[in-house]
Amino acid sequence: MLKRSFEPARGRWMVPPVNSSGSTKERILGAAEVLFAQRGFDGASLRQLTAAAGVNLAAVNYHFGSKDKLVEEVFRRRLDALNERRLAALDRIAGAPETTLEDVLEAFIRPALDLSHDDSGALFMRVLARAFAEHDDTLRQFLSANYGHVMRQFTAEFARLLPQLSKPELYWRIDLVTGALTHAMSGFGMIQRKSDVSEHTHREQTAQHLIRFAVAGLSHP
Amino acid sequence: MLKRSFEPARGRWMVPPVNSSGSTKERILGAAEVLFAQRGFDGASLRQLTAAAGVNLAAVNYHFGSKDKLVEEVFRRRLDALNERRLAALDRIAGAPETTLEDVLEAFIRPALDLSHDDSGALFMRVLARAFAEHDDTLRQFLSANYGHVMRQFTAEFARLLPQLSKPELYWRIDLVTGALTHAMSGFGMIQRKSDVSEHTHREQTAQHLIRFAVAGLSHP
DNA sequence: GTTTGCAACAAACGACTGTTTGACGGCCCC
DNA sequence: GGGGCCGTCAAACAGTCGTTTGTTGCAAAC
Repeated sequence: MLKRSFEPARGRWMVPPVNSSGSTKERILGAAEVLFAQRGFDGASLRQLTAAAGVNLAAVNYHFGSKDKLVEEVFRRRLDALNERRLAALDRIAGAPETTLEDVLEAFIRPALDLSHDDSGALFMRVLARAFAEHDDTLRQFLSANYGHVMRQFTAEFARLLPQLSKPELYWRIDLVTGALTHAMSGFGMIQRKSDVSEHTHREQTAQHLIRFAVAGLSHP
Repeated sequence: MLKRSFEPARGRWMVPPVNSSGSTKERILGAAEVLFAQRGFDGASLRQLTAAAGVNLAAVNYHFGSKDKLVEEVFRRRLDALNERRLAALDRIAGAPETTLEDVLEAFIRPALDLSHDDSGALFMRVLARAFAEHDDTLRQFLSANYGHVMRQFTAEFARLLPQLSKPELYWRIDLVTGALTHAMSGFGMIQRKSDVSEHTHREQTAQHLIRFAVAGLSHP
C-alpha cells in the first residue's frame, strides 16, 4: 500500500518507543490510539501495536477479546468523557432566554478542542474522522447507539434558537457545520499552527474561526 | 475488522457480480472504484477485486504494475475529467467584474455534483474522502502535485472577490468550506435522499444548500 | 501448604496478503 | 510458415494477519 512507502528501507516496520507506564490495558489503549490514527484500523497490526506498547501479542485478545473490541474501547474511553463535558456545558445554557447561538456552539466545540490539546487527544480526533470516512456500518451503529442522544440534544437547542428554519433546512445546515468541524479538528486541511504562535493561542484562534463560521453557516437568511 | 462482521457466514468474502463489459483494464478500474469505496484501499484485496472484475489475479500487476499504481490510476481517471471541467467553468467567469461568489462556488461544486450523479461517480467521491482521511502522505503528494493548481486558481479568484479578508482569514474560511463540501459530497452525513424526490431534484437541492452555506461562511463580516 | 485464578509469554494455527513465475494459446508481421 | 509479442492463466512465493494454545510465574484464598 502507499503508506508503506514511508517505512524504513530495512526493518519491517517502525516500532515506536515503548511506553512503560501504566497497566497493560492502558498501555495497549494508548498505543492503539497512536497507531490507529497513523495507519488506520486495518493498517495497524496487533504486532506493531503490542510492540509499541511493550506488551505481549496475546495481551490484546486476553484483555479485550478481539481487535474489534479494542477499537470500540478506544472510542469509548475518549467519547464518554468528551460527550459528558459537552452535555454538561449544554445543560448550563439550554433553554435560557439569553442563550445565543455562539454559546451552544461553544458548548459543542470547546470540549473537543480541549481534548485535542494534548498530543494523544489530537490523534484521537484523527481516529474519529477516519471512522467517519471508513463508512463502517458496525462502527456507525456503535457510535449512534452510544452517543446519538448528544447530537439530538444539541439539535433541539439549535432548533429553539433558529425557529425560522424548517426542519430539513436546519438538518442540512447542521450537517454541513459538522463536516467543517470534523475537517478542522482532525487537522485535514492546509491550516497548520505557525511556529511563532503558542499552542494555546492557536487553539483559541481555531475556536474563534470555527464558531464564527458556524454561526454564519447556521443563521444566514 | 469491524467491516468483516457483515460478510456472509459462509463463503470467505462477497464476490460482487462479474462485470463483463469493456477491456480488462477498464473492468479492473471499475471494480477497483467500487471496492475501494466500500472497503478502503487496504481493505479491498486484489483477489476480491479481480474476482469482481472477472479477470485473472495477475492482470492487475500486468496492466498497472502494482496495486499502488492501480490506486493512482483510479484517481487520475476521475480527477482529470473533474478538474478540467472545474477550470473550464472558472475560466468563463474569472476576473469578470460582474462575477459573484456564487458563480465561483458553482464552478467548483457543480462538476463534482454532476460526477456524483451516476452510482460509480458517487462511489468515487467516497474514495476521495477516504483518501483525505487516510492522511497518507504519498497520496497527498500525488494529489497536490497533480491537482494543486486547481485549488490555487480558485483561491486566487476568491481573494479577488473578498478583498476585505486577510490572507490567513481567507485560508481559514476556504478550509472550512472544503470540509463541509467533502462531508456533503461523500454522503457522510445524515442527509439522505428521500424516496419521493428524484435524483435530479435532490442534486439540485444539495447544490443550493452547499452554495448558500459556503457563501455565508466565506463572506460573513 | 496446597489450591485457585489471573496475567504474561513463546509458539504455532490457518487464512489471506501482494507479487512473481513460467507455461499456453492467439495474433500480426516479416 | 516461423518468430515475436501480447494477454491470460494456474500455481507458487514469501510474508503478515488475527487468533488460539499450552505453559509458566505469582499472588491471594482456603
